[in-house]
Amino acid sequence: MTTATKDSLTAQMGAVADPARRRILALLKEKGCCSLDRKTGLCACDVEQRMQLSQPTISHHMQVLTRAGLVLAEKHGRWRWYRRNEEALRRLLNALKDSL
Amino acid sequence: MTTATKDSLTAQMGAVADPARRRILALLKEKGCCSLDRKTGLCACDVEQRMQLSQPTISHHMQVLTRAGLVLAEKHGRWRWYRRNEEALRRLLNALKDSL
DNA sequence: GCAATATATTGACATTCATCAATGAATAAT
DNA sequence: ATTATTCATTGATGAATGTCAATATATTGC
Repeated sequence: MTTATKDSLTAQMGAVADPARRRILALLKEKGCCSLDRKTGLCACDVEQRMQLSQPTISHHMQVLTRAGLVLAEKHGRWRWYRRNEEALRRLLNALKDSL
Repeated sequence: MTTATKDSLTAQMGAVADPARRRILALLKEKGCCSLDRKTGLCACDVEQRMQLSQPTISHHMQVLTRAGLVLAEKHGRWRWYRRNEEALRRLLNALKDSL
């Protein structure tokens, strides 16, 4: 079994194809909702609070989004601060405009 | 188990998330390649000829694309003529621009 | 009717995926 | 140090998915 790595576009499309992850991307647009002293973005616990999903499931979704490069993560104390990678999201839209 | 029907956007995103189906959508852009007397589009056998996939697999992918509304199908004799639904593809891009 | 062609359907299989409970690891507060 | 909190990891499970071989269906041409 050769671990044929998924190409970037496919990984991003796969990430965005799931409704839960689209919902998370939408949540990350809101401002002033983060548990940390940040204008934008959210912590994992903030996301969990707004979704009907368990903590490990949220953690998994955040990892998929981060691995795909659509979300940026920074560790701050015991929290993890997630925010949208607007640049990457824009590039994804442009890639789709071409590839699609 | 309530057959929770996938919403339209999710179905379309799922359809486009697969690289084989993106390739098919690209193939359908070419002109004058159809086995039938059509300027645009392709028959299933034309698609099969250009992909390294079995006939049932192609049939399945065409069904996914058609069910999602991204591809239109017409039966002509024993052939099935597939063409891109440019309108739906445009709507999908716009929906993504908002939802994403 | 019969043979050939184009496509769909069925059944099987391996893989991926979304999800959760349980547990672990790191950090902060006391 | 102990405890509480935030998040990750592990392991399990069921569902969905991509794929194919075999078979069926429909259509055309002879």
